[in-house]
Amino acid sequence: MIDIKYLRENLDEIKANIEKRNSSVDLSELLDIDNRYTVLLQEVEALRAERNLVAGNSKQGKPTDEQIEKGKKIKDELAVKDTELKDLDEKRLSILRSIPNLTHKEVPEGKGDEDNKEIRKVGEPVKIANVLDHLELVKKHDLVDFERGAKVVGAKFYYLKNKLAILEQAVLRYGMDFMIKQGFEFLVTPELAKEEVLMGKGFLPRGPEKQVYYLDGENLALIGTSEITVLGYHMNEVLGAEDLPKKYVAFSHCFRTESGSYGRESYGLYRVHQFSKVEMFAFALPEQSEAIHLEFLAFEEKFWQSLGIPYRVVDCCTGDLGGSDYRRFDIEAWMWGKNEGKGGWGEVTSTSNCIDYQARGLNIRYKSKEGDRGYLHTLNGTVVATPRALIAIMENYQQEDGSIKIPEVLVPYCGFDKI
RNA sequence: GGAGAGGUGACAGAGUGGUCGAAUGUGCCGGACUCGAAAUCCGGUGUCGAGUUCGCUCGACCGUGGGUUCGAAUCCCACCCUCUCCGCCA
Repeated sequence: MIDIKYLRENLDEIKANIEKRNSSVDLSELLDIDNRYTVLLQEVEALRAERNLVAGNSKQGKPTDEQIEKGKKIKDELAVKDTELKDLDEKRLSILRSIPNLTHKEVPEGKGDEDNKEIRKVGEPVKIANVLDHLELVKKHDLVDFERGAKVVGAKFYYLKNKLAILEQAVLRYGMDFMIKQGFEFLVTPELAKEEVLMGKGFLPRGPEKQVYYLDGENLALIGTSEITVLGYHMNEVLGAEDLPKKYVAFSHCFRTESGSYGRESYGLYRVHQFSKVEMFAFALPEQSEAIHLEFLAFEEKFWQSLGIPYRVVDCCTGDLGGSDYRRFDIEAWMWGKNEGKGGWGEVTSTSNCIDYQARGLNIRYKSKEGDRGYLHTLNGTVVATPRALIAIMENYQQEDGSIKIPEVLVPYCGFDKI
């Protein structure tokens, strides 16, 4: 969440930013509540001071009847105001949480993903005769069972089978090794998290567009990304500035309800309820975050280049940024199945700098030996997520004879070189 | 899942209703001593919030949330977590 003090002092900027970000938050209501909160807080604190004074006087011995009477009166008054104060605080926080992060000055303005700015293209799609999309390929080689996925769980669940299941493990493991070599600390995280941690990430709580699966009767949800559990790893902690940045690579399965998505965009394995992901994450000092964000993008590009998949990098526009993003770059891989088989770009990674937005929500701070302190910056980035990576591999590596070549770097991990 | 013990500052560890934000020790920071270091001695050392004449003042925090009381680290209730034993188990 954003800093309420900053909001008070930069109202016009925040207002303009909310608009740019395709969001709508009633700031006048927030300011009204905030004012009332501040006034009430001072009243409550004054009452408490009085109460403490009265009680303190009694320490000399038995309190007089007069003191007890006065104390009782204060207690009653305090009870009413305390409740009101708590109520105002909750309202104020819930509005505050719905305000999107500040926006990096270079982020292109736009309404949706069609306005994202292409930064560069790398690699050339190889065109072959009779190109198949991934759904045709998996059918041909018996690599995915959607029907039984639906029977056992529901629509958009699936079983990976045979060599594709092995390829999945291979590309995930390759991704982990790739980042471990860069010195990232490797975490396999829990796949459930408490609601407070989810909210800190910027997920709206149980709103109308529920993005996560909640567990019945528990204050827990399945994670939509390991970003949540890695972020939560250091919640309510103060990290030494000399230990920063801390860089993690995490593996987890991810679960998303994907309510509201349909049609061609969710075709086949492209948008599913459960997937696997290798994710980078960094906790950094404010002055480090921008460079690390570019470094994350560079790692992602290096990884996808090593797989030999054509891609483009886009700078996400204001309207397409998530609530906690300050700036985001996506890598979109070439996929022949897009655009009715004519081919197109499909998002395979995403890296965001969230500056202090998430850290403030989850109370993650830094402290230096010199006495500097503050909320630290958080960054995340996908290394590889399956099955989307599998779509990109299958569709780009299919051969004239209908077989699928395995990218060279993955052959040692697979133990075979074609499907 | 059952039985028991326990959760206090960076750490260890006192504190069972009233000058307790919390003794003491360790650590850490500064100073003295020393050629330098160790040892010793002296002083300092939590976080967040509100106000401020920027000296401070006030409020909150002893696992979390409620309750009792004029007053709670201390009493009561619920929950969470840790440890020991038993059961179950990949």
